[in-house]
Amino acid sequence: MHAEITRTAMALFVANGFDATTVDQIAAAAGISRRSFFHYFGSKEDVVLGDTDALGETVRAALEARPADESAWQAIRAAFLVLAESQGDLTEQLAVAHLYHDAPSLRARHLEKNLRWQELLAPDIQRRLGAPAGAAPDPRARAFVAAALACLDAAVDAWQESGGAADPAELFDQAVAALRA
Amino acid sequence: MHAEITRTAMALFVANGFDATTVDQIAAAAGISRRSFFHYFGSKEDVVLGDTDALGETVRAALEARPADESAWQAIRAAFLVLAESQGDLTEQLAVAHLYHDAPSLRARHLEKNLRWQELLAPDIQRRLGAPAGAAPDPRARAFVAAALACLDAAVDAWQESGGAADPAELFDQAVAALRA
DNA sequence: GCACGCGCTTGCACCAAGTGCAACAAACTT
DNA sequence: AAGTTTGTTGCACTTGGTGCAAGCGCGTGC
Repeated sequence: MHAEITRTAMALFVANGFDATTVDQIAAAAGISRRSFFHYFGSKEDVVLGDTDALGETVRAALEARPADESAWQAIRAAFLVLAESQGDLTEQLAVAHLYHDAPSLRARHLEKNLRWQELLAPDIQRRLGAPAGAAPDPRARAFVAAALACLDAAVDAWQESGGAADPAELFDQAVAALRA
Repeated sequence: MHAEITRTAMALFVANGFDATTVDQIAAAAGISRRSFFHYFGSKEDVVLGDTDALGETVRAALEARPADESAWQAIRAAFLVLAESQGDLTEQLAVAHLYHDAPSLRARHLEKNLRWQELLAPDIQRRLGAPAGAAPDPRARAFVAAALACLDAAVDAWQESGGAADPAELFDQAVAALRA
């Protein structure tokens, strides 16, 4: 059911745009009531964003599984690679990335997701930056994770604009190199 | 009038919280109609965020006024310093920063503001990263600006949590150093 | 077979943000 | 004095989102 609604909604989104598609239209097209839609999804944006909390946990687990002596950049790069694997359909991902361009509310939710990921990943990064275990939250770790996510977003964006031709990992590395030069 | 509404609304926000304060309450407290509120502000969030576009233009102007041979990090650091001057009341700034913590919609708008700033500042940074004038938009410049804004946000956040005691510029430098180490 | 409980679905009423439109009043111009 | 602008307002409407309670199918125990 969840998947069925998602499929129906995504078709409408790419056809009419995200903002121009109302929840009533989605519900009607999926053959359910408007109320039931909100039973499955907390908001319209959730259809596109999926379960970002679970994905964030996956990234966190991947990050913490990296060797303890690995540098922060190396570790977070490796952790981000699990995202490439977990994203299934390539053309669908391109469609999602395209929706972001003209849907402010969608971008906003995506950025909020990034904020939650920040809090999730910051503790491990803080350790890798040399802080003792159990130290107070350090703004430098937050800034680091936010910057890494910014590089990731820029890489994904450029990958989408290349139509899937460019290598996301390489784009990410280039972005990171620009910061550190 | 603009300022009058802002004062009234901010008082309600700090008293009841941002989400719990309705536009009707603000309008009633300010002695105007609900419709007139939306004549002055496009949204409830705009009351708190102020005119971010104008502020972004100020930063852009400051950035482009820096010497052409200055490095990207040096130039953007200097440009951000004009923000510290343009923010007037210190205690009010602390109150605003506090509102962010429990108002998701507010955070989201703030992040959208950052996105617009990204587009505003990226061209100049791209030049400073070595791209020829008139080149196609480079994701590295976008990533760079986003990372710089992340450092800025982290610095402001840490400054707010210190109660205004810490030096924002120093916090910013520390965040940048963590990225580049 | 039948009542009972459980979970999913739905309709309904409601709230709050935001927009478009037209009316209205006061001030200002010619 | 007539006309024009400008600010303000009321009203109706759209959309996202929530709370509540009724209904409905369905399997279980008696």
